[in-house]
Amino acid sequence: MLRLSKLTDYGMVVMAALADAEDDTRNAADLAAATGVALPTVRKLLKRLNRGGLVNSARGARGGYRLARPADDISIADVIAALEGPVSLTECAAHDGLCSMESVCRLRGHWRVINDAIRGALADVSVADMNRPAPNIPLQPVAGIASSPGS
Amino acid sequence: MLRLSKLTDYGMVVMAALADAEDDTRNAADLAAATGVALPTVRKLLKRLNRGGLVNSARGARGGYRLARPADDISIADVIAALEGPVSLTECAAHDGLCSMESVCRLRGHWRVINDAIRGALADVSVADMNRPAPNIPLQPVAGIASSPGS
DNA sequence: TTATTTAGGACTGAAATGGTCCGGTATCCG
DNA sequence: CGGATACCGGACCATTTCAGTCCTAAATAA
Repeated sequence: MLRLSKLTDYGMVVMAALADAEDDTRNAADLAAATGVALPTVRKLLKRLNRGGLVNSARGARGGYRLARPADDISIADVIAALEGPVSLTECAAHDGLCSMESVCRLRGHWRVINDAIRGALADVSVADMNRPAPNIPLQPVAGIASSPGS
Repeated sequence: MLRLSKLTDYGMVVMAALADAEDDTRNAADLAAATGVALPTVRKLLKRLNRGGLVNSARGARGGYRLARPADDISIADVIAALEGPVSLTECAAHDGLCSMESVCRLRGHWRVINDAIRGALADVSVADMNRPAPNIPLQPVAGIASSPGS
């Protein structure tokens, strides 16, 4: 179903919570309470987000996490990449030489294009966007895609 | 990594092979040979594609499969939907009431929009498109997305 | 009738996933 | 200084999902 993992989903929730108080440092327990996600899971997420460079961590008493950049500068694609690796619909779109049919497969080049399109769409939505309250009006830059002429 | 399943990947290959001879009926063994995908797997795929209404089947001697519609009218989104269910990045974008945080989650509406955008992008590419030989020139309707300013 | 070919479903082994926990280390504060 | 706080890295396990295979039944052509 082209679904992203539950962990990534929770990760977005945590990022949104962090974006709420962009300059405060919040610890894992705080965020767990704020989001309803289990504490150990929040910890795991924050570690990965930290490794991915999306949040900064501070150890010790009164330590915690905060966004490494303004929420406007962090895209959904960034979060996905940090939590489950870069977007790539098919194996062959990501790496060379893994598929035995690679040389004869006409599909491969197309997948790359589609890949880029989706990554682009996801890169156009920021964490700040996700945090806005009323999501019933389609986001402008993304909604345009569906209206293109094809198929 | 937002990957689609291997089965779906193979499914696209099989669909492309079927599109090669749009009006011929081809059996599973044929298609397995043409694509390099293992026969039992091809069978499984064809059954699902049949259930999804993308191919027509004929039983008995000289039976086999052929596309239910012109390859131009079958989109990648159709194939994905037939093989792994409709595109929905998150649980909450697909079904109501499964997430306990649903009522308070600001993200949900946004996911729906993003979902639709991606589904739209995938609906814009047909099996016939995938079957064209030279995929180094980006497909027009889709390529526009990636050029927008994101992250 | 017999050979062919799909339909439907059961089954298995392997891998990924979600979720938890622990020992270590850095930092703050009294 | 010493204790409490909080992150860091990694191991660990149960569960689910996934890919792939196989078998029996039903339908059709020759």
